[in-house]
Amino acid sequence: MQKNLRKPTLSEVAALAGVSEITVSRALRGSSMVTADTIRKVQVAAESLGYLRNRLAGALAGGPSNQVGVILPSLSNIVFPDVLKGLEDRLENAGFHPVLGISNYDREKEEHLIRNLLSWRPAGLVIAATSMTATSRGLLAASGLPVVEIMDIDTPPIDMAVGMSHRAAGLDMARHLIGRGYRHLAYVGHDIGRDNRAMARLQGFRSGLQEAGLALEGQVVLTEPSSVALGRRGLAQLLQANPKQVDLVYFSNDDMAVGGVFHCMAEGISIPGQLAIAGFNGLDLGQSLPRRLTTTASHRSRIGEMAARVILERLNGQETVHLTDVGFTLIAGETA
Amino acid sequence: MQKNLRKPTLSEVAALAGVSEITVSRALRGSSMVTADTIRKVQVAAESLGYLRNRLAGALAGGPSNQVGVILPSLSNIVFPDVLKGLEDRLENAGFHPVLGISNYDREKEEHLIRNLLSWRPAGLVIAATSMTATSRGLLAASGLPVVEIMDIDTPPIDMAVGMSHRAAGLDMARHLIGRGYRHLAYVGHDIGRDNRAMARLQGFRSGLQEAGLALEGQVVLTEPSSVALGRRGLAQLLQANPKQVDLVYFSNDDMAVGGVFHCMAEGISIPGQLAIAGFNGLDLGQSLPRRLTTTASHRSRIGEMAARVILERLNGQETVHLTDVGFTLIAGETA
DNA sequence: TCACTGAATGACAGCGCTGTCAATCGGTGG
DNA sequence: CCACCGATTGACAGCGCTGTCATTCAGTGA
Repeated sequence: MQKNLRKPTLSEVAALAGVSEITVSRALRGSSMVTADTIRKVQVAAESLGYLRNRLAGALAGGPSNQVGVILPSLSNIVFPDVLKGLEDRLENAGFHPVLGISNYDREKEEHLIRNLLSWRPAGLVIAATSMTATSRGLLAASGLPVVEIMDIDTPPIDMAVGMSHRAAGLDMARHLIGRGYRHLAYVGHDIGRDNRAMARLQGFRSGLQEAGLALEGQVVLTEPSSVALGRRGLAQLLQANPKQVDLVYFSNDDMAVGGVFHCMAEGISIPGQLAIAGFNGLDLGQSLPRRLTTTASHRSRIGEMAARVILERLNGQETVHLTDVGFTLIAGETA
Repeated sequence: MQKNLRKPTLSEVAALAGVSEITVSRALRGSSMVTADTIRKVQVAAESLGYLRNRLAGALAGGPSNQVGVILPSLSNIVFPDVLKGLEDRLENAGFHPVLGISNYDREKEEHLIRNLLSWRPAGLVIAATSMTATSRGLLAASGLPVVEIMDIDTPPIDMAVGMSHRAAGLDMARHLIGRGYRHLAYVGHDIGRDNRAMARLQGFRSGLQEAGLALEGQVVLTEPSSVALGRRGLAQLLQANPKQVDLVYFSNDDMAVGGVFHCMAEGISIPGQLAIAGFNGLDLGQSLPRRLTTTASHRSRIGEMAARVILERLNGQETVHLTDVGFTLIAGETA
């Protein structure tokens, strides 16, 4: 592994091909103003030297950047990887790359990431924001770049937003469950105070109960990040504190809900007879349970895809919509 | 969202602070050769202008890059996000960012990604490789950068490798199960021919059987990517073809195995009495089942962390080990 | 034949920053 | 008082590429 292998530059390729640097540049970028013959000559020269374009220099000289900053709060469950997958897929197709930062639901770290990513002069930024600091918002607004806030459309975006209303999803589920006859509802959640979207769902859920003259009859919100194990523990804790009266538990998401299902299996509690369970996300996992989980499908990879799409459109000079609602789909499963 | 907001440059900050550009550069990078007083002046000026360093120019001028290319085959299950999480965490701490590419287990796309990422002149590259093309290997070798191949240490790396032996993990599990008295073993796998590591585990598993004079009594390898639903379907298919005689099924991973468990639950097959089940990965999910899944814990985020570590060490000029085995841990659960 | 045109190519000047080496300056010991 | 020194600061060139304007040249109609 040598260190001193200086990469060949445009001018070396140009010399070998017997043309000027700029012609090489154009030929290699597929400009229409170069003869097919010249292009061939240049390609041969470039290949024989093992030339590799330096995008750093290109971007500095005013060429376009093909990097897109992406800030996500976590990678601990499959939700954000799903989003990232949709995003990467579309970006990659257009020759762009995501540059990643994980904020860990920390506003300060988020601000730090924004600053860092912007300093690479990316073509755009996608952020699944925590509640941003004023400085963060200022940086994004001042950047002049296409900025997409994803997941959430409950608050007005700085530039563009792609997501769904978590409030509406919670409300929708509450109505559905009440329609099914449940009257004694409780909630088990995770990551108290950090996952705003889970909070928004709970808020919507509560409004739904209120509409029907009901209220939550029990609630356990744990501090850890969501996981199957945590859901299992959360339900155990809930049932210990509120024995008997609860007939349905709404979980903050599917991982948690599956944990709840496992708890019931282990304790011999019949679902939905003795206790009904509902989640959120519509993960493969929940739909493969012996009884399909009742939940709300969020269209995660679609969010990523649409985020890529609006950025690319904007870079293309097209007018873009500022708010894209990808919606959600209630899955009436067999657990509630 | 204006387009024409030209970002302030070093020279503007320098003018305002009444010092030279280079002094601003040094002050902002925390060089030791600048007076505390000057640093303060510069910071005030920079802040008042809303100056944001341009790393593109810096890296081109010979400064260090803080980008690390990362190529993963997929984000469809939690395995690679776990790795990415460990990696991002350590990189971020050192001020580095991953630039992501997803190869989708496609050699050509992988080569394309390598070329693209290298053209941004990153500080290093991390790749969870498919079987690379010769050109890919050549590009990496010629890059002169720290290159870490992750997941796998079964084949000699171009530069450095961090991972575990999947062959050994399969072998280990086979021995464990045979020790527990199982004699009629079968396999259910995913993504035939694309997931080399799953194949290596199966190969190791087979050697283990051979040692004991046994052979697989059944095998279903599906073509789709792994998922809980696929595992459930795979087991159904296996049992239909090989009724009765099988007493244990080794699944290609935990997602698949959990699908198998769900199938048994739905069909009233008792675990491990009628049928035992084993997986691979040690996911939270499997460990939260009513009966803890028997599986092999892979240390995924540790792989990411170690990959970041060896890259950072190398960049630091330290000698680095070329092969890091993070090992694995057999989890003797309650399903086998 | 000649001015004219459009296609292909090239010269030039930076993009914004950092490494390298030179300059400055207040103090220090002889 | 002077050569000398370490600590700061600065001048300069150039990283490798691309946008912007020339320039060249073969073909065209008058």
